[in-house]
Amino acid sequence: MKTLKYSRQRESIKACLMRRKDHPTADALYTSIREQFPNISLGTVYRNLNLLVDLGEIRKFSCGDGTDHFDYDTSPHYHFVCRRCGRITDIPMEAASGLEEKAAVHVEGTIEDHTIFFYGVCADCQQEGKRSAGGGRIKGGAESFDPENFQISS
Amino acid sequence: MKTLKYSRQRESIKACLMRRKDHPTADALYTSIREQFPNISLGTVYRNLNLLVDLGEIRKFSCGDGTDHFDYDTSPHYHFVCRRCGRITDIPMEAASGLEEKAAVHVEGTIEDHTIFFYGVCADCQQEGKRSAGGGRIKGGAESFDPENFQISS
DNA sequence: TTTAAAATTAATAACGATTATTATTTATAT
DNA sequence: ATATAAATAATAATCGTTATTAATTTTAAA
Repeated sequence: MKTLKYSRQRESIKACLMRRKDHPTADALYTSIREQFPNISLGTVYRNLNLLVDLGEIRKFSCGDGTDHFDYDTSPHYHFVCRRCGRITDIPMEAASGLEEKAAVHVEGTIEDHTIFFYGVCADCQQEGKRSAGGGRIKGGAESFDPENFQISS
Repeated sequence: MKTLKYSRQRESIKACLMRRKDHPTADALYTSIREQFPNISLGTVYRNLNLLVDLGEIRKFSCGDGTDHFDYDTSPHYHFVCRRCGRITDIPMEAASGLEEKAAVHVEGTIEDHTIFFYGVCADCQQEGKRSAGGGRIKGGAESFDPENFQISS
C-alpha cells in the first residue's frame, strides 16, 4: 500500500489547473506555476499531472496537435478545437443518446466510454487578419502546405 | 507550382496501407514495407504519409496512445480502441444526425467535422489470460498503476 | 520533539516519435 | 541526351515525455 504524502507543488498544480478555463499542456502549466515556484521541475509537473489523472481528479486528452492537454473538469463533455489557433473550448452538451449503444452493434467487446472532438475555426480566427489567436497551430496544418499548389505530373 | 513526381516508394506505402485493415503507425508500416524495399528510410515513410494526408488520400489520427495512426479509408467513420491491447477497429456507423448542429449551439465559429473514439475492451482481451492481443498498451494505462492501492495519508 | 521510513523533489539523463538537413539518385519535360 | 526539379537514404536534430538519482520533505511513531 502506497501512502500519498502532501506536497505544496501538487496542490499548486491542481489549483492552477482549476482556475484556468483553457486546457493547458504540461509545459504551459509549468510556465504558469514557475511564477509561484521558480524552482519547480518540469518532471514534477508531469509526474503530478499523471498521478492526478490516475487518481481520477483530472483528465488527460490528445486532440491531434501532438501534445497532451489536461482538464480539471472530469464531468462528461466534449471539445471544440480551432484548426487555426489550436484553442480548445468546452462543449457542455450532453452525450448523444444511444451513441455507445449504436456503436456497440459494430463492436465485439465492451464499450466503456467515448470522446468527441469537433474541429473547425473559432470566431476570433474567422475575422480576417487575425492569423493566430492563441498559440500553436494544429500539427500538419494548412499554413505549411497548400494542396492546391500540387499537381500530379502528367 | 510544385510538381509531384512518381515514386515507387510512395506507391508501395499507399498499397501497403490499403491492404491493411488495422490502422498502422508510421513505424509499423515501415517494418512491413522493408520486406519489399529493404533500404527504404523511416523518414521517407513519414514524409510520404504526411504528403498523402495533405493530398487528402489518407487520414491521420491520434487516439491517445502517443503515436499517430494512419487510415486508408477517408470516408466518415468512427473508431473503437481497446484499452488493453491498443487495437483499433472501424465502426462503420453513420454520423449521429444533428451532432454537429447540436454542438454548434455552444460554439462561436464554424464546425467543419468531428471525430469519435469509443474506448473499452475488445473481445479477445476479455477472455481472461489473454493479456495482450496485438501490441502496445494505451499510454498511462492500468497495468502500471493501481489507484486502489493509494491512500491519502491521514 | 527527535528519529526514522517512505514519498517527493530538482536536476538531469534517456527515450521514443517525428521533423529537418544534405548529398546523392531518380523522374520527367524539353 | 540533357537539364531541372523532386525524391531518396542516411543521419542529425528536435520535441514531448518518462526514468534515474541524490537530496529534501512529509509523516508516523518513539
